[in-house]
Amino acid sequence: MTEESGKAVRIDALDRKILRVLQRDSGLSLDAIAAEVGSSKTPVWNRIRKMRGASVIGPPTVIVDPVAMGLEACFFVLIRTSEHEAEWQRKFLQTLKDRPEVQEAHRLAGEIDYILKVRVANARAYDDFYQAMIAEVRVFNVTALLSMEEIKAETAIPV
Amino acid sequence: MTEESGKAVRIDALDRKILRVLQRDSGLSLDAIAAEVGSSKTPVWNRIRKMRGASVIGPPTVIVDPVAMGLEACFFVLIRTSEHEAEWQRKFLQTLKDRPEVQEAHRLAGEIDYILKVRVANARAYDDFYQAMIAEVRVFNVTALLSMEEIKAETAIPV
DNA sequence: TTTGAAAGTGCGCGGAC
DNA sequence: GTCCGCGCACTTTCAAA
Repeated sequence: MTEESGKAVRIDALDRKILRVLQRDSGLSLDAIAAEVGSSKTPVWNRIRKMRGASVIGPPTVIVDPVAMGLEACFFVLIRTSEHEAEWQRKFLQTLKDRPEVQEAHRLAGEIDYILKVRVANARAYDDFYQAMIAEVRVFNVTALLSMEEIKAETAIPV
Repeated sequence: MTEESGKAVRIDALDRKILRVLQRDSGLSLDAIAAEVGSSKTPVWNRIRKMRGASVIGPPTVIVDPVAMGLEACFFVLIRTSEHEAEWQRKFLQTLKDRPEVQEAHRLAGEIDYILKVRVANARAYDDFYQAMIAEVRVFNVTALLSMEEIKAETAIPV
């Protein structure tokens, strides 16, 4: 039988060290990781499997430079709505999930209901997105904040 | 001699296919990737090396579930400042880069000068961060938006 | 540019401690 | 639980087309 999945797991200090290394570079060999965290191959490998099974970590991935791919504009979109019915929300969430230019979407506490992070080629492409969105769902107020400079973009979390 | 690094590169349709696969799972074997994009081992490998050399893609990494690590609170912080001297900005940017709880930081166009995405254990931990930040640099106005629900969190960009 | 094959490396899994 | 060592699969290279 394989690993229990989705189970909560205890993460100890060694697990955290391993996660720090993996977040920096998941392409390192088990030996290299083991040396860095002061352990050895098998325990490191078992712990990585354990954390994968518990979905503490996802599959390895690579971060692609958006600018190199021509996505030079980044907007943060603040949304207020007057509609709070379940059906409206379901449709709105589906719209967000279907649109690949929406990199992040959060439902907020307070005056502003939602915030989105949207990555597009240029201002024109953002407007296309905006028009498509308001055509699908009714929103009360939308404010777009244009990023002039990406000061920091960290996928790693402090563990 | 090894690859030219930092050079701008032409990204064609096959490169894009490879990037899509790598963003989903960079742990696949070259054979598996090649099969999926309809090519074969060596060309795929050469293109990956080319894109790594040009920094189109970074090192492989792993996304860690913040909640599993006890980071259950996420804030978007909108900052307005009255200070725009170079020295103030240098210090402010350094503060942001030094703080691991700051996952993203952008300088904005318009009324709001900066937006941060901050991940912490709880509201108390956010206040610690907030107090530490305003102790270091003078800011005019700070609004914190608390995320109630992470609807979407995508590291992959549409290529 | 792609194909195919050859060699070296590292993974993933046995076992013993 | 951690350490050792083997077999196999994989990456990475280098010919040739």
